[in-house]
Amino acid sequence: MSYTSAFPPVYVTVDVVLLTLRADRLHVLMVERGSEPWRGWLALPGGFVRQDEDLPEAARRELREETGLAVEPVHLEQLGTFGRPDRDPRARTVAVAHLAVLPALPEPVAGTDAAGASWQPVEAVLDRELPFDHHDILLAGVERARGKLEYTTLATAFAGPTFTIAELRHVYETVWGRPLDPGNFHRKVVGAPGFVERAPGERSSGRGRPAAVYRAGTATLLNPPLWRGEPATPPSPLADREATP
Amino acid sequence: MSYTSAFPPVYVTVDVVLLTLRADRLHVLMVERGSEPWRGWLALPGGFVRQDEDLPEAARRELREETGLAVEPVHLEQLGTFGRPDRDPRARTVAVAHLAVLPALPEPVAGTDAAGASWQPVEAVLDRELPFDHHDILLAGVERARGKLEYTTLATAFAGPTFTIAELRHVYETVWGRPLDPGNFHRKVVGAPGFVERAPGERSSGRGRPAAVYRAGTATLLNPPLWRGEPATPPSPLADREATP
DNA sequence: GAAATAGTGTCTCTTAGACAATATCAG
DNA sequence: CTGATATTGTCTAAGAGACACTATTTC
Repeated sequence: MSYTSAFPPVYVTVDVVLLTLRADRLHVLMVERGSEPWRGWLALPGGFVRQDEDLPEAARRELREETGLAVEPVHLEQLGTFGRPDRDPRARTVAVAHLAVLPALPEPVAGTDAAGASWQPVEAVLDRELPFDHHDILLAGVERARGKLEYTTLATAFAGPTFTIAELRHVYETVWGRPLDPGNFHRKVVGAPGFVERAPGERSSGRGRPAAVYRAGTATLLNPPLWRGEPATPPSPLADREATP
Repeated sequence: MSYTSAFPPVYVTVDVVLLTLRADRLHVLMVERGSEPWRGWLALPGGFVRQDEDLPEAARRELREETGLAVEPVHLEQLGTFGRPDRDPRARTVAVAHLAVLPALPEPVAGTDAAGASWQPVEAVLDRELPFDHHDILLAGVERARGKLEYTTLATAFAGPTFTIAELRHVYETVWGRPLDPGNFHRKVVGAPGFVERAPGERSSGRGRPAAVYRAGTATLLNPPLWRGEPATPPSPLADREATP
């Protein structure tokens, strides 16, 4: 193995599936492409890796640049690398896809770069055609998130810095698209060591008894998982299981 | 985003962690590097991706070329992509690491390319210094394999085309480094839908009652998993959980 | 008080793991 | 028969999920 022209260089990009919860639905951050091919189409944010940049670093930078997001994602992990030779008509490219998760932001995103960035409902986006292999990547991201709720504390990344148990349950119910028993959920979450810890104060959702406030604990892996197989209920359009603690 | 010199191309390699079981120990296929840097060191097999090659395809080709293996790996999945800017002193490279699993081969490998390929015990290799970030990659591969035994049928990839339940149990015991209860294991494996199916015949290990022969079933995910948390026994040097069905 | 949500108790059924009991083979 | 391994049974404790019940708030 040597660095001759026999081994053509490749353009390496970093693409990001940034998920969040808005209005009780799972949303993904999309940008409108400003150049050919696929000009004008909604696409996942991403761009080329720079010479002296690590992969996660590049992912964070792209999120900042292309979406004008000031906040750092609470969760960022590598999703997988997509390199079909025909994925980009212009040149041989390899995309290192990442999954990022953020709590719901008060306001839509102010795009600073190219065309603007916007939050889109995941289900709607998955129903469309997407540029390149972004459909595969988005699907992988959503499935990864769905799977990791089960056996990691990823759900807290969707919630704000503090949250009630009901809010956390809402995360699960929204991402999984299935209602959970409030009583059993409460007991399990509070009982799972390191998942959540009490924060001072209480919070009321308007009606009903105010709930205790929690923040994310130090654990990252849930052992045993919250739920293993789904307890025979409605089927979700996507499923399966992925990981990386 | 455009293809100008502002975005320098990168050399993309595919590296493979090929695991197998030999003599009751987990082994990994290593090659001896024939060129600088790290000439003469044991390294993971791998090489540059070609222009019109998909990633898994490249991984398979590298295994063939660099190790002279005639057989296709029973299991091949992407492990992750390693791209620290300083991982290769010669140029910016990004390595797409793969995990492959093969049943024990009757004979050591006949290297055809470069220096020779050889099976090395994983524990021993992890105790050494390795070229580039191959230590990280190997570690990720072993942890992924350990984790996936729990909730996928990966173990059958370590066994031959047919196997007894005890042989399959040996896979778990060796990879996890911990003894399992034969009775409970038998019941669970046979009871897990799609994990294994009867093959004709019986097989004797010399002593004792001959065992029924099985082959891999059609399932790929085990739901529920064989074991969740470890039942409080000796700690293994590596742990954690990874995935991709 | 009525309605709503938070949090706790209780019950039943399944499963995990420990370990005992058979079954079937080689000397 | 003895020893070894395969396979099946049995027992006990823990956990899951269903669901009833209490607590605390708004209207």
